[in-house]
Amino acid sequence: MSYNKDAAQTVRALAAIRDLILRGGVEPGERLSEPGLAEKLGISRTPIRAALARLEQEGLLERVPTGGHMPRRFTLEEAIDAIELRGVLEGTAARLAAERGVEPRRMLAINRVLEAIDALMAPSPTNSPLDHYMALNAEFHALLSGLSGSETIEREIDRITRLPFAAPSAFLERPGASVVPHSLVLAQAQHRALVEAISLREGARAEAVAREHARLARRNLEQVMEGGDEALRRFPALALVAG
Amino acid sequence: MSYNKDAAQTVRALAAIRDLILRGGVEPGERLSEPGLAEKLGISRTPIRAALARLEQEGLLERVPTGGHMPRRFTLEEAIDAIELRGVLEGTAARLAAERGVEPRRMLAINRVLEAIDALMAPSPTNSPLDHYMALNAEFHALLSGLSGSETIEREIDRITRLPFAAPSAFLERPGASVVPHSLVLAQAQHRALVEAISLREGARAEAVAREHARLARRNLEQVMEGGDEALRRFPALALVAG
DNA sequence: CCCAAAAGACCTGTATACAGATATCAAAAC
DNA sequence: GTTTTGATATCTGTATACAGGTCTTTTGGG
Repeated sequence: MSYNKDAAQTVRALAAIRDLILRGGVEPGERLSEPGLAEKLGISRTPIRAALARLEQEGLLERVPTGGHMPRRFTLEEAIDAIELRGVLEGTAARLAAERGVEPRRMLAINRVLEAIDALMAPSPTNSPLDHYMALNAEFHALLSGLSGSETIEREIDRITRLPFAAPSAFLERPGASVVPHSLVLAQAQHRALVEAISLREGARAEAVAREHARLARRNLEQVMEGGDEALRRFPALALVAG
Repeated sequence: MSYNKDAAQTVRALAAIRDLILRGGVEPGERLSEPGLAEKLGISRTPIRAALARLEQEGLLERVPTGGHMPRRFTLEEAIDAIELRGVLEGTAARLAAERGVEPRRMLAINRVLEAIDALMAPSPTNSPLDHYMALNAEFHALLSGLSGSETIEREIDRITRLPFAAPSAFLERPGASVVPHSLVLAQAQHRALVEAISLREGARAEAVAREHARLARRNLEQVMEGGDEALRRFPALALVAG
């Protein structure tokens, strides 16, 4: 296991430490000790170090002035800005897609996702479809970010989306029984408007709708922030946002 | 020299390798050998490796599938998208600044830069003020990115700006004699409009002007790309953009 | 003269050793 | 009881060793 094999140890360390941070396995402000992680994960310090450096670039860690890394704590304002930024970036992807045109294949793919979400939201006796919705929603946003054909844009969206509270499906309210929450209905309407605007080459509309769509996520965050400890239990990513 | 001292070796390696890439010291596509760099810089492989990983995150390097790193080559389209993205991000910073308001101290600082640029552009017998202009222009853009008060936005602008061809002062035409090029006059007018819009809390205008301002950089790039080898000599950063 | 195969040089990814600096804790001084 | 100080344990940043792939070149065969 050397030379490449996709740097197996580093990848493993990266995933493990990221999970540790997101699942609240470490207190923000507490320095992550490299030997400690190395022993806990059964990996040597070198890949651990590489993973820490990368997580710092991702924004999940920050350097301790005196050396080493610690989990980054976000203010509510920063979290909101990250969501706003996602809206701006997705809006840009949508606008460019409208202006430059989209390969039919991609439009087909994203339309299929829209259909699938519609199907999911039709009244049905099946049990909570939220997990499925979240997956489809994530796929919709992934496809959207690719519609512009610009890898640069796609990369930036991917970056900001990696902040857990800025992800498209971050704080979806769990629906009571089999009732579809209003916000999901609204979200899907925005999805459709977005795709329609791109099809019609209406760049400004596409951009505006994408931004407004991100406002849903912001409202969800603000609402969830009210929830105190119970919300924190349902959404561990909240631990990153200082209350 | 250990524990911290700002990771002296890593910082040194980072700067040295970045310079090597930007000054065209390495051919794109040619793999950078860690032992080679280590010997050339007199630094061990560990800090070299850290620097390479970071430059990969910055987008200046890409991984070779079989292992290692090589300088990334950008297409013209990617370069254009990066500039467009800078416009979008600066536009967002400007809009948020207008919407949320700006501390007077910051407005004062950016206004001082505007005055300095005006002074520079007044007819004068002194020799080429371009270097000075570039410094002031960079400062203007740095201050602008901070006006929103959002560190998240600021970070992203900083990131995209680190791509040499997307930087605000990337491809300014060298003025003949002491004649101020038209594009600089136009740019400064846009600077003023931008700051005025923010002062008047006109968010949409501020955003639009910032985007249009980035178009100047795009035009400069496209123009310079015509220039062939001679342009490549004047702007080494062009080597990163495939012709 | 060209091509294939094998050997050797070289490289990456990982583990570990080491030195200097920092954090911690206990004992002593006030 | 509080604060200072010293000793110890621990950590980070750096260098280096090592194992297993990869690239290059040379050699042998056609």
